[in-house]
Amino acid sequence: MNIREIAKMAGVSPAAVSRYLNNGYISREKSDAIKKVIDETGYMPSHQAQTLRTGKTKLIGVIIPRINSDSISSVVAGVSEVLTAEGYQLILANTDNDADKEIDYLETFKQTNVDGIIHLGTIKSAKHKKAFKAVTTPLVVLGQESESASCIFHDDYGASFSLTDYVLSKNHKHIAYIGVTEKDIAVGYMRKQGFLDAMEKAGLHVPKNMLYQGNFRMDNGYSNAEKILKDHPDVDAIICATDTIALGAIKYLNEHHISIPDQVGVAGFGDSKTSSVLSPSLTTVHFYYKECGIEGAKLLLERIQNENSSARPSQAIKLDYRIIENQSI
Amino acid sequence: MNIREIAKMAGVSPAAVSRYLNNGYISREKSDAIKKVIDETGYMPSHQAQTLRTGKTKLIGVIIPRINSDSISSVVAGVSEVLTAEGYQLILANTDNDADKEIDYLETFKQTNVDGIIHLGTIKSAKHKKAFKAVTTPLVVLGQESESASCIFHDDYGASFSLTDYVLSKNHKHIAYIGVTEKDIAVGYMRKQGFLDAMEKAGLHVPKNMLYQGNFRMDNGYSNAEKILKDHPDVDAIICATDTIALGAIKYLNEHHISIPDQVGVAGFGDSKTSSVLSPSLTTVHFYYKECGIEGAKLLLERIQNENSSARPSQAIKLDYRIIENQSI
DNA sequence: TTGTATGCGTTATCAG
DNA sequence: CTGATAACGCATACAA
Repeated sequence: MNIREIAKMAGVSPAAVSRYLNNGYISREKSDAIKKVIDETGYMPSHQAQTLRTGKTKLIGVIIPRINSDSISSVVAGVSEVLTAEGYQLILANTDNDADKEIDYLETFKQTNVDGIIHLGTIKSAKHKKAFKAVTTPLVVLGQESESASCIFHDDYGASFSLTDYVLSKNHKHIAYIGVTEKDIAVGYMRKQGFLDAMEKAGLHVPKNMLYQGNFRMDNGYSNAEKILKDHPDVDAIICATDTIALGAIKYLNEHHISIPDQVGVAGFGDSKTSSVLSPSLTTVHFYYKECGIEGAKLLLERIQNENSSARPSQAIKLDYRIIENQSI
Repeated sequence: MNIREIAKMAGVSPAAVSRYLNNGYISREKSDAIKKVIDETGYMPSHQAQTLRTGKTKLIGVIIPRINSDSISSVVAGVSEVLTAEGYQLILANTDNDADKEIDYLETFKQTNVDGIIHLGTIKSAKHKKAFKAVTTPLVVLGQESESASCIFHDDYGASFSLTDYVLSKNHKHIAYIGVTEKDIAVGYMRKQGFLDAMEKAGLHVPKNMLYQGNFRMDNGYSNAEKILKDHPDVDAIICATDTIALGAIKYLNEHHISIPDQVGVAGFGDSKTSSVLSPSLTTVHFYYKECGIEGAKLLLERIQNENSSARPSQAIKLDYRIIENQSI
């Protein structure tokens, strides 16, 4: 069933049908005839042919480091909400934390000719910067500051600084930190730096051996909590770069009957669903993940629509945060 | 940069380049010349034109009720793993638990001409059955038994029966149940029925007012736990249709200093990441979500490749489960 | 307002 | 093995 058959059935030209479907530059009479035929046949124009002709795919590529994460799925939910309402479809590219795959997907998207790309940023290597700079498709980076593209990110540094301040105010002084690779600027570097600077400001020196590091999973928190308690029996709080890591630390503490927060306090980042369920509930930081997705999608739409405008100053938007004062500190 | 330019530069015909890219039915000499030009120019054939010509989009539509869920994202991770390895891309369609949107997306996918559809099933209305029966695209249903399509699902009934048996064996006798709508056959009906039958077998009658119901979120568990304790002060265990619901119940119990499992035991389904972190850890059921995604994707691939074979007996595969005996019971 | 004709970039057919 | 050519289904410039 194609546009020509419809045209024949309605007694008009294919161009008329096309116009009916698009601009609507057509007389009432023919319009009615076409409508009737389309209703009867259930005809739908071939997306593929439209795409070849117009160069627009109505497809948006979304690159994410993993799918199974509270924060990431919230961002994607926000993105999805805005873009599907505008008739776009999302192609999900899951890199499984393999940074090289990001570049592969970028290539794939170039070929698929997506109309825009949303990139949930993680690490930034030189290779990445180069690859992303070479992209001509409208691109918005989420969760990381980027100088080469429009981006929306969280105030990771400020959040970490405030959270540390809060922990200190609750009379924890020997604080260990479990982070992730600093190649992840937002989660790895900024959160660690906020912690260090807040400690510094309080006149507390943090020795290097109070800083631990690992992956994004629970076992990072679990195994490093074990190390921390072995290395530093006097530790009275652990700040973890994510709630998931904090969950691992809590698991270790629970299993070894170390009471939270009396013996050791724990704090995380992300305000995951779970944090409020735990007993004691987890002190954490709320970031506006869904809003990040929503705003990112709007920004992308704007860039797609003004693609012709040669002047394209990329925007950078920093989102706020909120400390969730629960019982684990 | 298109195939004709490449052909001209390599001194061959467009057809030769096309063959080079596909069957490779070409002489060594020309092949080398073409390879050289392609390497130099970085030419990539237009996916859109290929798609128009061949009718294959290399796109798979994935319909899910929500993205922000442990179990669903695990299934999608499995699907993604298999299909991206085969050069397919996933279009994610998030219905936000709006069953009508499933039908809309089905329509959209028809238009986008996806090569296959994965449907994480939820409820089955007559309208749904009709819509899904009318689909000619290869389709695999995951998480629900389906008579009209190939499907992979979990043994929800058996799991619930076993779990209830286990709870009973731990000397809980006054057990309340918090479920979800029975329109969701797998999670709503089967799990409830397994519970009821196991109770029956133990000679315990379950009065209707021990059966509660709500949505898929934590607040269902929270508010119904409250009701349960008001209505039935003698209750000594609550079985919840999902871990998320169980988390809500636990939250209520913790907040009201009702000890788990001494006063009230709690059990869930899904073996979510969180379940092992809680203290006491949550007794639950492990389902093979990722495996479900992997097997589902393989099944879909098979159906896509044998699309011509007129005989297409749809398969139904029931997956196993495993009771996770933790401390909350 | 309408219809004709052309081309988007590729692949399949068919004759060499 | 190779190349010319005709589709795939649509949207648009242009002529009417």
